[in-house]
Amino acid sequence: MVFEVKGSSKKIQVFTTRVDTIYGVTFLSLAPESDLAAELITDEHRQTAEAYIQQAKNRSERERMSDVKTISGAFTGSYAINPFNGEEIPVWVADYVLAGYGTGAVMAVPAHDERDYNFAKHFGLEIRQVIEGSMENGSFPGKTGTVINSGMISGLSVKEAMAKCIAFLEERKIGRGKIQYRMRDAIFTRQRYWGEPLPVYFKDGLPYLIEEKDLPLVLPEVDKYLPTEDGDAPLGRAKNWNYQTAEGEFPLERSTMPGWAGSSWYFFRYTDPKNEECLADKAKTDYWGAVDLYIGGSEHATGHLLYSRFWAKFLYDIGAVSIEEPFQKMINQGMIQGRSNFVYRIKGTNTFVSYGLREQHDTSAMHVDVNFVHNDQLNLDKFKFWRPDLATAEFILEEGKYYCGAEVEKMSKSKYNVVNPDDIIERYGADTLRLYEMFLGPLEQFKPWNTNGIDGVYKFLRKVWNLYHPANGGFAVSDAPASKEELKALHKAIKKMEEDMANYSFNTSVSSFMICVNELTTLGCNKREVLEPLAILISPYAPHIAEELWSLLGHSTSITRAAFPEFREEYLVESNFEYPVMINGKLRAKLDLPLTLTVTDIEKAALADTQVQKWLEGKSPKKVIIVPGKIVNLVV
RNA sequence: GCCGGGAUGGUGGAAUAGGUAGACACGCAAGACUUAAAAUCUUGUGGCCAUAUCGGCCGUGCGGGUUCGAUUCCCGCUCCUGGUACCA
Repeated sequence: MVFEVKGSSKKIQVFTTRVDTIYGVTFLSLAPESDLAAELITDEHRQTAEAYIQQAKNRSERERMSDVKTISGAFTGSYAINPFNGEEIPVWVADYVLAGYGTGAVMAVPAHDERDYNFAKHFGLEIRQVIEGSMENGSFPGKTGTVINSGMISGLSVKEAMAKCIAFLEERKIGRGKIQYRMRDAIFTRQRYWGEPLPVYFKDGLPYLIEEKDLPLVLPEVDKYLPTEDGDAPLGRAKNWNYQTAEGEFPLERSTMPGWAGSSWYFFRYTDPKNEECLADKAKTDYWGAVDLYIGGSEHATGHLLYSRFWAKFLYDIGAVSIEEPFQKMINQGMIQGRSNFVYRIKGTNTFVSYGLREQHDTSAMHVDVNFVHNDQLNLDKFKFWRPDLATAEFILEEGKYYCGAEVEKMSKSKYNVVNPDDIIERYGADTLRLYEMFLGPLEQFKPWNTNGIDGVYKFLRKVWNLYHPANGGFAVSDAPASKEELKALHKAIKKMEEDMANYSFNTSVSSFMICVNELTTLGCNKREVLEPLAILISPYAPHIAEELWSLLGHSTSITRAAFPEFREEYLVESNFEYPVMINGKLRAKLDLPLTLTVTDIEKAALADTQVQKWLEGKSPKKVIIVPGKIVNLVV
C-alpha cells in the first residue's frame, strides 16, 4: 500500500501482512539503503539522520542480522499520511528494516509486532493497541481476535478486517492484495572439484555451450582437489582445461555443478543407466514409475525434495518422462540427536565460568567437544590442549570442578557432539548396533543418542545364537518335526513382522523376535523347521549373524535370496479365550471360556460366576454388553 | 511469528475400525552359581492404602464432553521439542 508524504509529492510504498492493524500504525521505518530515506530527510534533521545512514551502511547485512539486540534509528523529519484516517505519522530510518525484503519500508505497529515494539519503546514512540488482548508482555502478534479502536474496521475479526482493508485500498487504487512467495535465487555452481563440469566455454568473455558431440565433458586430472594458490576453483589446476573449436582453443568454465544437479533425477536414470541417447528410455521410466517410498530427514523438504520435484516437473513438461510427482510416499525418519556440552566464556576475556556460576558474569556460551567432558565435568587439560587460543584459558570453578551446560540438539561437527559408533561396533558388533537403533523407538521419532539399553539387544542376539548351538556351544539342529507350541511361537512372530513391516514399525518387530526367542528357548527348540524361518525373519535386522546361521544350516546361497516364510493362521487358532468381565467399567473378574460359545451362553456363564455375583450383590444387571472374543461388560 | 512433532512407570517404549494400560527391554531389588568380582540364571518391580492374605482406591500433561467402556474420539488449555525467520 502507498502512503503519501506530507508537503511532498513523494510516496512511500509499504509491504505488510497485517493490514488489519493499520489503525495501530504510529510510525513508518525505512531501510537505511533506500534512496527514499535520503530524500525525505529535512534540513533540521540532516546531520543526525545522514550520520546514522552512513553508520548503518557500513555494517554488513550479516552483522546487522546477528546483532538483533541493539536498537538504532533516526528520525527523518518527514511525516507520512495514513490513508485510512488521514493521520500524520513520523518517518524513521532504522536498520532493522532490510532493503532486500518487500519494499524496504515498514508500517510500524508497535502494539502487534515485537521489533516495532522494541523500537517504539526505545525511542519513546506511541504504542496503540488495535487488537483485543493483553499487553502485559509487550506486543502480541497473534493473528486472531477482534479489531478495536480502528474506525471502519472496529469490531471485525482480524480476517474480516484484512479483507475490508484490501478492498478499501484497491478501490482507491492505493494498494492491492498480494500473495508473497518466499523465493530465493539459487546458485548453480560450486568451486569444488567433485561435481559435474559445466559444458560451457568462454570466448571474448562471453559464455558458449560446447557442442553436443563433445559431451560428456569429463573432469580433468588435477594434482590436488583443492583451490589454486591464487584462490581459483580446483579445475584451475588442470593443465589443459580448454575447449577446441574451429576458431581456436578457449578456456572452459572452472566451476562444477552442485550435488543436487545429479541427485535430482538419478531415480529416472537408474531405470536405464547405459542409455547413450537420452536421460532414460521413456518406456522404461513409464514401466518403473515413481519412487514408491522416500525415506529421508525432514531437512530434505527444502533441499533434495524441492529440487528433485522441480526436476521431475520440468522433465514432465518437456515430455521426457510421464511422471509428474517423483515420490509416491515419504517418511521423515527421526534424527538421532547428540547431547552437546557448553562452556561459558566471560566476554572479552579468556576466562571460563562453570555452569552454576555463569549468571554472575556477562558470558557467551561456546560448544565444547563432548569427548573432553564426562558426566558434564570438563577435563581442563584436554580443553586447554584443544586449540592454541585456549592454552592460556583460566577457569572459575564450582567446588573445584568445571561443570558444563548441556543441550540436546542435532549431531554436527560444528557442535562437537558427534558420537562415533565405531566404539559400539568394536564392543558389541555391527548387528547389535543396527538392532539397537531399530529397537530404540518409532522410525519417525527424534531422540538423543543413549546406549543405556544396548545390553538387552546384545543378550538377545546371544540367545538367538544359542538356539542353534544348544549343547557346549556346538552347532546342532534337529530335523524332527516341530511341536505345536514351537510353530505357534514362530508364526506369531511371522505375523507380527509382516504387519510391522507394512507400518515401518521396526521397534515392535524386534520385541516380537525377543518374545519368540524367549519362548523357543524355554521350549528348548532346535528344530530346523522353526530355526530356518527364524533366521530369515531376523536377517533384515541382524544380517551378519543371520547369514552366518544360514550358512551353518547348510545353505550355499545368501540368506538375502531366501523366500520370506509363509504365515499360517492355523497355528495360532485358539479354542478358548479369557474374557475380562467389567462391572460398571471396572475389571472385576476373568472367565476362561470356549470361543464357540454364543452371546447368550457367555452371559449365562458370566452371571453364574461367584466373583461376578459378589459385585452384583443379588441385583440383575441393567445392561449387558458382550463382544465375542473381546469383553464382557455389565452395568448395574 | 509461521510450519511440523510430541507428553504413558525410575528410563526407552507397547497398546488407537474405542474393549484387560504398562508388551519388550533397560535400570533397580532379592536370590542362585563363585574364594571374590564380572558374566550368566531365577524371582519381583506404576503409585497409594491394606490385618501386606482375600483385596481396595488412584493412574496415560491439565480441564471439560461423548460412551456401557476413552491412552485412543470431540472441545478448550499447558508445557516440551524440531525446522525456519530482524520476512514487516
